[in-house]
Amino acid sequence: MTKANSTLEILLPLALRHGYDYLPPPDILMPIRGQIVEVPLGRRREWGVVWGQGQGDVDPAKLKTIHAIADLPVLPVPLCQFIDWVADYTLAPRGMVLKMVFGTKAHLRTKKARKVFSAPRLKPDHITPTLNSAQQKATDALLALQRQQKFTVSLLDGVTGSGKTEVYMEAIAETLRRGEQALVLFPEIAMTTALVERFTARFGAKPILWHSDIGAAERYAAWHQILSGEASLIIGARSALFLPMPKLGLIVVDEEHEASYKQDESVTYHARDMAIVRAHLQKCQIILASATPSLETMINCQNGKYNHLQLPFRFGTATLPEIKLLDLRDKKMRATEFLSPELRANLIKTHAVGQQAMLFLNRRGYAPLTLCRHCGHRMRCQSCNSWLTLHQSKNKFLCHHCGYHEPAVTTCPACKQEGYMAASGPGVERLCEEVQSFMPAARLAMMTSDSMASPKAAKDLLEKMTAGDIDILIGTQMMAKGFHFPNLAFVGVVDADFALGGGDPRAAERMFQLLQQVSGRAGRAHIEGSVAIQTCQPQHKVMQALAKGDRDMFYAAELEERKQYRLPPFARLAALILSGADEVAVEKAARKIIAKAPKIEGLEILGPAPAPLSFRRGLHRWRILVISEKPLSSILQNWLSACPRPRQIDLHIDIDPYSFY
DNA sequence: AGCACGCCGACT
DNA sequence: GTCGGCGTGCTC
Repeated sequence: MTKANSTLEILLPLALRHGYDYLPPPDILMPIRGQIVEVPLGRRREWGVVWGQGQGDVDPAKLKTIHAIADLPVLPVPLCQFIDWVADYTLAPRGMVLKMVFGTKAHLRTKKARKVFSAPRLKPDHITPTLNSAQQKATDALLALQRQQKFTVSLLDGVTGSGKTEVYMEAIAETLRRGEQALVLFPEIAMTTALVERFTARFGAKPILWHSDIGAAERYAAWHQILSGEASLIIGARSALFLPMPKLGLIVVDEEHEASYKQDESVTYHARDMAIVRAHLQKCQIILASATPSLETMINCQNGKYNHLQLPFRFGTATLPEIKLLDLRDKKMRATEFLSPELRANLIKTHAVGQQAMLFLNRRGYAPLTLCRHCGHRMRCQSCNSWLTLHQSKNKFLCHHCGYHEPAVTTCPACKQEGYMAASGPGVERLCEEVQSFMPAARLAMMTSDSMASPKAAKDLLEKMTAGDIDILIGTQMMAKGFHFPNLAFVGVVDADFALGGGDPRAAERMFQLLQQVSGRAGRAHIEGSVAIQTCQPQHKVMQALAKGDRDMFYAAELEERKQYRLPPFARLAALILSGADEVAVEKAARKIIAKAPKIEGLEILGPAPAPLSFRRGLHRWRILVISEKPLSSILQNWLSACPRPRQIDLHIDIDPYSFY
């Protein structure tokens, strides 16, 4: 008979809700919680973490003994609590969250050969920055909070170019002085050489970088430096939030409003929200920075939960651009043209005085739809219910939802008629063509995820733009990200209506943030900037707030609407997505779940219905939306555990969904 | 995540 | 006859 408490629960980095029970190693000291150990599993060995006492309900004959204790520091207690918290909140198996902490098995495998790495020491006072009065005031507030050594949330709210980075760098400096670790999260970090250089210049040595493009050797070294506490400053994408930082003293989430902080695959978590939880468990300060804060963050400032620190002015002499709305409804434009006479005139004028312009359209490729004017056939994806986008630069039709592509054709695949295939709607490639038609001498370049795919291509493009070798940059939201082009005077938004009116409760907010960010590209140095926005809905609150430069007006109106319709941040959402190859089976599984829905006051269930993208990557998808006043995790846990479903049907639980495809 | 087990098609 | 495809299920 095994005593219930003589075993240890070992959490393994596998898709398991709980750890497995193991006997402690015979002749070694009893391992403690957070200790990394190697255990036998089946006929292999696996690294895991001591999670606590064993359950004690396992057949003693099955019990195996811990094989070895890793020669590594113990995972910090607040990190173990964080793993539990994230798993409970997202309904992900605990083991999958641990897997994110481990990063890759390679970090643990080569235990004997593990080299000793030493991280360069960062100097908190390498340079003494010059701050303006608003920056100094915000810095003083952050430093005062940082010295309290407790959980506090601050929003660093400042327009593009107001110098937020310099301010939070001072909070980082204070963290370094105390010998603690600072973590800075960015939404996209792949092309941030300029950013790393700023940190290196400020602290006299390179910070640790953490994102998906980091090579195995560098990643391995970084992980061990972080766990040993040697690495003091970590700059990373959302996955860096799960790094084992034993001396974590500060978290910064830059561009906190960015939707790319939400992970939709595997464990679905929002890195900004989880960062706040980690700071809470760690009892440390967290700083959110943005020029266009999320509504969630704004309401927490309004009700006093967060410290609201504002940087109202642009650094130096730069001013904010004037924004003008161009009502597309009174323009008589051809179906093959997308730039109104006013927008064209603006481009020509800007070019004539030797300044740069930018055209923003959130559509990659040449045209979002190609159809046959003879038989009406439309080019569509075989694995998704979506149109194929024509990419002229690649001479291909591409599906933007899966990897599917096929060669571009001029003969209709359905009726075999030649010369009837017609592009419908604009893409950035088509805009290039249009601009070139009336400005043949202008030098154009495209900036999209396609043209920024390789770091070298991205660097070349940015250098050309900064050097003035490009007159007009035409691109997608890729352009909205904090690039600084000193000679950029005019920004044209080709279609500001693209996302409004869908089923996404955050569509207006996202649109406002995106257009504000795009607009912020104009007039960043000594040039006065201007912005023109083409829209069919000039009365929409997003457009009105942009034109008036009145951010508060937008937030107030949007908050009122969210409150009225019980949407976030006034209610909690969860999306249950069922998918499978057999459409009938998917629907059946969805209806089974609905049949077992709990009756709880304040809990609203919408659906089941085919998901907005009801067929994707060869799988049929049905969706159930859950809206609740109370936290959803435990409700869903109880509800769904009573809903068995066939193996062929996948259930994806998305807590706080941001994607409504 | 591995790794075995198991139940059907084509090969030394 | 058996080699091997990958669906299904288990690992304390």
